[in-house]
Amino acid sequence: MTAPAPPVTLAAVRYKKSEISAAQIVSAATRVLARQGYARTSLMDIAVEAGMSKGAVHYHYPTKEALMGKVLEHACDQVADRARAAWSAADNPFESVRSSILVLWRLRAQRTDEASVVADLLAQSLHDEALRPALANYYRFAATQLLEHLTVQMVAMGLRPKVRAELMPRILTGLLDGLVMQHFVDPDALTEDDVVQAVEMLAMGLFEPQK
Amino acid sequence: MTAPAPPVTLAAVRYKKSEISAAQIVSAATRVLARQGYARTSLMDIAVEAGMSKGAVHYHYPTKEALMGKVLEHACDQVADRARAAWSAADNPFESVRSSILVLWRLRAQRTDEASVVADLLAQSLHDEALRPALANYYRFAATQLLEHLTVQMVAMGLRPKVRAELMPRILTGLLDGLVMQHFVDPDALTEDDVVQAVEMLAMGLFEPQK
Amino acid sequence: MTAPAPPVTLAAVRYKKSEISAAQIVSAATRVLARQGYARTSLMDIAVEAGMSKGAVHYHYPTKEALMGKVLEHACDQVADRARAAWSAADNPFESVRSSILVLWRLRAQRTDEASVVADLLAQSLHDEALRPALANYYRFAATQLLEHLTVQMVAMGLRPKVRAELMPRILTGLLDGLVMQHFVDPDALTEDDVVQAVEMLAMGLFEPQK
Amino acid sequence: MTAPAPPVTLAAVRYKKSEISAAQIVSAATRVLARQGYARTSLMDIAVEAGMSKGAVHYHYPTKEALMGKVLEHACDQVADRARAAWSAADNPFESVRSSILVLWRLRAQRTDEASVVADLLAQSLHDEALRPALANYYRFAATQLLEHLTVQMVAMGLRPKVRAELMPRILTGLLDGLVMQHFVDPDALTEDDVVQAVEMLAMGLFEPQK
DNA sequence: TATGAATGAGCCTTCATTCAT
DNA sequence: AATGAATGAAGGCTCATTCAT
Repeated sequence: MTAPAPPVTLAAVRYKKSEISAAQIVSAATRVLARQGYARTSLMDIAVEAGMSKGAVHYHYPTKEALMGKVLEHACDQVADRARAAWSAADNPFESVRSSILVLWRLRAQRTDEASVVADLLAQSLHDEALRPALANYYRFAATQLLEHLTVQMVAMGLRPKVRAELMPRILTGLLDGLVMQHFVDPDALTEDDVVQAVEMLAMGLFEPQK
Repeated sequence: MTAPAPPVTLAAVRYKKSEISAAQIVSAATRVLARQGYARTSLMDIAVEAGMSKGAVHYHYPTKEALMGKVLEHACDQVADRARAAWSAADNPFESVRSSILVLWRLRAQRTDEASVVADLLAQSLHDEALRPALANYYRFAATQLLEHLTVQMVAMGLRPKVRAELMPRILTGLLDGLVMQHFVDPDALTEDDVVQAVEMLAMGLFEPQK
Repeated sequence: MTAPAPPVTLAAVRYKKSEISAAQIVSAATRVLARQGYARTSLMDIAVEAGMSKGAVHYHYPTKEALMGKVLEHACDQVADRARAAWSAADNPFESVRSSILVLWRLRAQRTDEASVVADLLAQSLHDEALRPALANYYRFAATQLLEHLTVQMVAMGLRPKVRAELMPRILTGLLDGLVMQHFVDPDALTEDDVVQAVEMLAMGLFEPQK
Repeated sequence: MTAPAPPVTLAAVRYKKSEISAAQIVSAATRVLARQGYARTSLMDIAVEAGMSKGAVHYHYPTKEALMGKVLEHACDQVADRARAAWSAADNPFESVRSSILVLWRLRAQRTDEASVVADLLAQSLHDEALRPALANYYRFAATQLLEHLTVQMVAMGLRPKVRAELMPRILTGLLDGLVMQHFVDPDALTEDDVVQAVEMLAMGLFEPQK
């Protein structure tokens, strides 16, 4: 006769189940938030999308704010991850920069759920301090990442930055973020080519030939 | 012989009174909205700030949406007006461009009530189509204005644009808008000088010496 | 130079104007009430239908209740008037009774504005005592009228009533009123012929051959 | 061997609780509606009468309309049930018919809460289509029931109907409904005996001696 | 771990009424 | 005689949150 399965397993399973549910809620919340926006999203909407009861949502996240925090964090991570993939290696540095810019733009312009959520909660953060750290972190990370990759490419092109290093990616990110809002409100104002051209010019302006 | 007293009829007085009240409501709404954000602003808050009853607010603006529309319109106008003042004449075109950029930046970074409202409703517009036309109009106007003034200065500096004319102001505006969000979330990331430098570089990149 | 028009005239005009406006309001209220029902009718609706301001309605009728009272009174009068016309003379008493019943039925089934109002306010009167006198009066009048005309015809047919006189018209009216509600809720349940047949049978049952 | 205890699961208990609450709300609504009428009844009144919060009422019935629908349905059922009891067996068919008519009349004249509600919502149904099906159903049922019982008695009395079968109960119901309104508005106009006499005469008129 | 029931504060809106003009 | 402005009390409804189970 074999011994009964160790209780450790049960506990582990339960633990896992909880984690899975929590993740499902965050993912459901992301979808709903992207669809309806913060102001129009209720916990009920999220519970329904997650296929759970309202009570379950509160079990995992005690307040709406807490959930939103997690959602934002997760969305930032996702966007950052996807941005990281933009900088895949390429032989030609010119081509590499251009295609990377294009990817970064599309990441914003195509409005994935996560990008929408970041934009939406960014606005909320104007009046909800609790959301700001996650966003600051996001920008910081995006800057770092951009810095690492872009500098490498530019140096490979025989250029060196004219501004202090940390500033450069902030500027590029800012330009992309600013343009995407205009693009959304008035899609005819900017084509994809316009954006790439603009960012390239800015990038060029930020570097100068290496002595 | 003197002209007769202006015909201030009763109707005119009443009409004026209504207009004043309506304007007071918009101005109160702007203040509250800037302070609390769209999602946390109720018509009650606005009524209290305006020193009126909730009923009075609804008398002048039948729905919250209608009021928000007017508030946005008004805020856009205000911001545009203030931006117009940024381009005061100056002898030295270099100095003029630099100081204008500074004004445009401060207009955003100082977060006047109107600028806050525009930023907030811009995010709302992601999920509320009714708000978009006013914003599109705002951007269009801002672009036109920037175009007129900046081009004059740059040409005076012996430069000419490298991109199609309508695109240039969109890019500059986008950069400023994008940077201000980062500045807000993480004020230490960017100094005023950083921004001016960035915008100048972008501006320079967008022009080339005249043949 | 002729003397100015006597002020009596002006007063008369003004007086008349007031009366006309008051009547317009009642007539507008009747239309709106018939269309929307008591519970869904606001004074604003009535004012708009009457082409006046809300204030004007209150000028003529201090409260909503007061106006409803007048509306009910007027509607009752109108219905009674139309019912009176039902009893136009006819040579053949059999034919006369039948055609009169038909008219009385159609008066109800066709749902003129006035008939709708009476039905609607009748229900309101269950919880609003102020409305009852007008309705009691209406029924009393209808009974009297029916009594006068019907009895004449029946006697001409060599019949005399088996129940006390005042009761008979109450019964006939009751039957018609009751049937019309069923007809409204479920139009297929009763044809016009059904109704006429029913009322005739009832009428016959209420009379017996004169000795 | 005894059967096992019934599986009163937690879910079952909760489900039952919900059902009870829902029923309490309908019953409270019936009382309030009978007392105040549709137009003057708010969900707050109902919640207070039910000893619950407004939120609880909305939890069980999402809108006022939905609740009213259920209330009407329930009231119709109750009235129909009570009417069914009117036709208890009796040896003497004459006596049976008379006493049944009396019961049917009193059901209306005594204004039980349910009867009031049916009358009130009947009027509302003039302007609210959603209420009509329940009422049509009610009339249809009342007609069927009357038909079954009355015909039996009349045939036992050696009589047979002169009109098509489905029509007869409609006519009797209509008469009773119509008379009760007059009775309510002007109680002195009709005595109980008057009504019984009237209905009997009508009933007699609708039948003829069997060949 | 998860649910269903219930709460209560708050929201947008409607509306009869008042009042200065 | 009539109007437009303003009020304030409800009204129906939403929603984050609590809690027993």
